[in-house]
Amino acid sequence: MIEKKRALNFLEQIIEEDLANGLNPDKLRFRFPPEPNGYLHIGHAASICLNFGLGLTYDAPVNLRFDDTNPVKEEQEYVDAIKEDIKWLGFEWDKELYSSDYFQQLYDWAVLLIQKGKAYVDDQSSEEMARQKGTPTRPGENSPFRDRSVEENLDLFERMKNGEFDEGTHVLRAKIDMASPNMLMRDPLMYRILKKSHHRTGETWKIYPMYDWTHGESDYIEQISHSLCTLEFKHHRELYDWFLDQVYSGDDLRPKQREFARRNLSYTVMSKRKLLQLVEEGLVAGWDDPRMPTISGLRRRGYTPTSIRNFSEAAGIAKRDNVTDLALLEFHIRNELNKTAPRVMAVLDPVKVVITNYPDGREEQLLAENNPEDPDAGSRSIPFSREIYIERNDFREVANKKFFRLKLGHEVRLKNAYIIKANDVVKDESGKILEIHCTYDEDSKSGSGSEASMRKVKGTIHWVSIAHALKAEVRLYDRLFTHEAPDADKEKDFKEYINPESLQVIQDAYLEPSLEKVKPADHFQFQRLGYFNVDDDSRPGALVFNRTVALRDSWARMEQKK
RNA sequence: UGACCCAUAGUGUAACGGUAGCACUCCGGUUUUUGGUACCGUCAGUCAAGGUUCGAAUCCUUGUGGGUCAACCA
Repeated sequence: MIEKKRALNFLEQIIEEDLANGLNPDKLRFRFPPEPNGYLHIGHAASICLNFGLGLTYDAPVNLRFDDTNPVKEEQEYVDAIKEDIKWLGFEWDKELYSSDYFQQLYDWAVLLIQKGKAYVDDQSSEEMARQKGTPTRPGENSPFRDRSVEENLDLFERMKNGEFDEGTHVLRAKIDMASPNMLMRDPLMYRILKKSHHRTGETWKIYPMYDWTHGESDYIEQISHSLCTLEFKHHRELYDWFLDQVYSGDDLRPKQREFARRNLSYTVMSKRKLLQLVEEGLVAGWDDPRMPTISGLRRRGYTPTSIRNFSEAAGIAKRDNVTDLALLEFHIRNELNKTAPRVMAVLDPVKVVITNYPDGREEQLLAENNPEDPDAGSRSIPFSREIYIERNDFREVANKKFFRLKLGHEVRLKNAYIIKANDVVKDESGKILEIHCTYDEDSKSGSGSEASMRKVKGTIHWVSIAHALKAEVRLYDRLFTHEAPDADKEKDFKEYINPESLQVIQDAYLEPSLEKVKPADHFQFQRLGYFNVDDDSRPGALVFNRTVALRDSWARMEQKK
């Protein structure tokens, strides 16, 4: 049992209760059961963190079980991607298992059910069966095949298995209760004929078990103590238990299904179908587009495993529908990167500054701290010269006292360098500023200890030396949707809320030269701008950066309020 | 015209019959060679009405609101 150092979520409370009622802690076992038909997203991450987190908390094994009962939709590619994502999140599964491993056992048990008169073969079409099923408010009626003899059922089921019938001609159904208020109990399908090649069992099987028949029995085979799934499976629990009743021996562990609310995130969609739509319609570049809420998208965007795990922990787990604020995820990545990401200088929207009293041709190396939050991060040198770039929006010809940046006749500190004063601007015919002419205070060099270097100047801005700068591509990402719950409105298509400015590509950003040898997935803070990581598309000499998340920006907020 | 689930600051979650707390967001301030970080502070909540009880966010009833269920998907 866990000592009460933090509040337990309701699932942990259930486990504690089971333990208190005599469940042997060694019997605790969990599982994460994805269907390999798509990529994992942040919602899955919540489930992964929950199940593997319980494993860690209780020192219990957690199986990775691929729920691969539908060969029509499942592929090895997804199996591989899912495994990679879980490993990347930093979790280790006990056993890698597949529902398809249990096809024979499931078949044998189905035969048992037939023998007990609890299952029958139905020859009707799906339409006919749907008609007989009734509605939530009206009971269903029995199938004309419901009372077939055991012998006939056995024979037909075996022939289904042998591939003697076409798809759609026969199914095996559990004989439960066509009048049950729970639609799932109205003689649910256990098997359908599918003459498709399975990614693991190949052509061996012509019939495939349905989810409900498979899931609980798989939990039972694996002796999963707590089978945790999302709320929409609540109604399945009755059937889960019914199927278990048919095979439960009475003297081993009986799995227990419990349900929790899936994790939703604001400003995105989470359904596989909708994510697939975004990919297929080319609205994003792929499953790992940095705007996607997929694990692979978040990874490419620059999110770290720790930030995602901390987010999951902070968001918690409960039974009510929710839309968690994207700001919470952003908080956790900033929080981590603030401590770990080296600071560098990059200018994304350059304007040229000429320091007129700095000798032409001279250059010097200045010392820059790599991370003020990490004393062990050390320092590096950066080149300074007469001509530099600064951000265009860090200069105004005239501005009020609130503008802590460069303006005509006023001083500003160049980060890690000198204090400069703007004297003049050069413009083109249209009035666009081409150059800002400044003078520098030679005695104000950062870290020199001189009186001038200690002067308090209100603003400090970043810069790069033009002669030494690396040119790079920078991709600025923003939320994919403008609405916090894009799929909440049933009248509107979620794609209407796509943010047209979710990606802005800057072809000619300028970086300090220390970044020459960066590798994909390296993280940096571009000072005063945000956290950026090196994209997979990046090559030596053709660097590509993604903005993971911007820094908090109280200046931008002030400006916006005006 | 059913069954089941859910309802606590803007958001997400605690409190398990005994002082409604935490985090994020927002807002204000201090420090700062990042308008970042750190630190301090403010605002803000038990869906409603009854009932049980010395005492109710918690238990009961009713109502209201939201969600789920009628795939040979999982």
